[in-house]
Amino acid sequence: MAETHNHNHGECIESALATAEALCKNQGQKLTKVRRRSLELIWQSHRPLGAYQLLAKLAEEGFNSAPPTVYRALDFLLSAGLIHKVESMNAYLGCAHADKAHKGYFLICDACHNVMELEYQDIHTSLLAKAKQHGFEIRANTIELTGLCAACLEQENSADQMQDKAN
Amino acid sequence: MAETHNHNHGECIESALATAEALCKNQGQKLTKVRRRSLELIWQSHRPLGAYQLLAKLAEEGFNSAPPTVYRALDFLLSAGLIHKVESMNAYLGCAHADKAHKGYFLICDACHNVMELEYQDIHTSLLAKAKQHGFEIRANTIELTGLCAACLEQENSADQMQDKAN
DNA sequence: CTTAAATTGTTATCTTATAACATTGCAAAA
DNA sequence: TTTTGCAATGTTATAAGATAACAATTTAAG
Repeated sequence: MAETHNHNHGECIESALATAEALCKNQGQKLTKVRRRSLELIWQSHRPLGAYQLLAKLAEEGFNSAPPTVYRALDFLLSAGLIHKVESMNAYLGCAHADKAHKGYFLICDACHNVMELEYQDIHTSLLAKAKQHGFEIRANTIELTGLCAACLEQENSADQMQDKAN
Repeated sequence: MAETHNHNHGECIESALATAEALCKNQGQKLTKVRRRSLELIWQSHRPLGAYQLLAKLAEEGFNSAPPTVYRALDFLLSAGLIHKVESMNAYLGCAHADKAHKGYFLICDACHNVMELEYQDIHTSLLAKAKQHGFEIRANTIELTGLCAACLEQENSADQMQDKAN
């Protein structure tokens, strides 16, 4: 699973946490235990994690397990830009570019539910321009594209071939 | 409110309903009372309407008022392409181009909560291409841009001027 | 008319999220 | 060092969004 992304996931989590520490320190924000552990757990899942899934994991570890605990942590991480919310899934995902300003979008696989975050500065620019034509000033965005990732497409194709042979 | 959109809203609802009738007839789908009335109520609000807001309105009119009623109507209207779901608001909006195939995106005003649906075939094409570079095949999309609409921007600016004078 | 399928009714429950207020911890001013 | 104030957390309750499962009814086709 982790290797779907062609990287060492352990390193990726470590670096995300290091970035988070640095970022918070810089801004005088406190990355408390729950917040830090929440971020880590979200990264460990490496696919969007629901608030209540996260809550369950925290509870296992002896953290307080009432909803506000997790939503506060999520709110903090969201506003610090350390995670994103995937609106179409009501789930939360570690942000891969928390350190630099970025405009991103998500490719969400319907089959394996993995999510890829891509940058899209050029597309953002066109969207801004289009919006401006209508007098609209964009301040935030949600771009979520669903479909099939490379791995799942391949599986589907080979499944189709099996099907063809059977007929 | 309705006039924000620079059109006669009564006409706009009528034409949406006429389109819906025609579309359903064409496809052998039944636009039953609840479905028709739901569509009409969604259009009348002219901004995204939550499922339970819709349910309340239906209940007032003597329709059955259990959640499945409204979610069934919404499911029908969604799959017929007569409405869209705005994921970032958990709310539903009449589709202005139900008759033709289209890829659209939403401009959502943070202040007045009005939503504009725009077309974006060219942007969709770039997104498809970008996704393909990663072996990803897009099948559906959610593009929701939030910010301030022309009217609310103007208000904000005049408010700022008031502020400046006060200082 | 009858029957099969689609639609609606009904009850219960699940998931996601927030309100409101009490308590604790921690860091800066006195 | 104490105090004081604010940020963070604890706690209880509930709001808001959505679906499961099964029963009853309507509708259109045979």
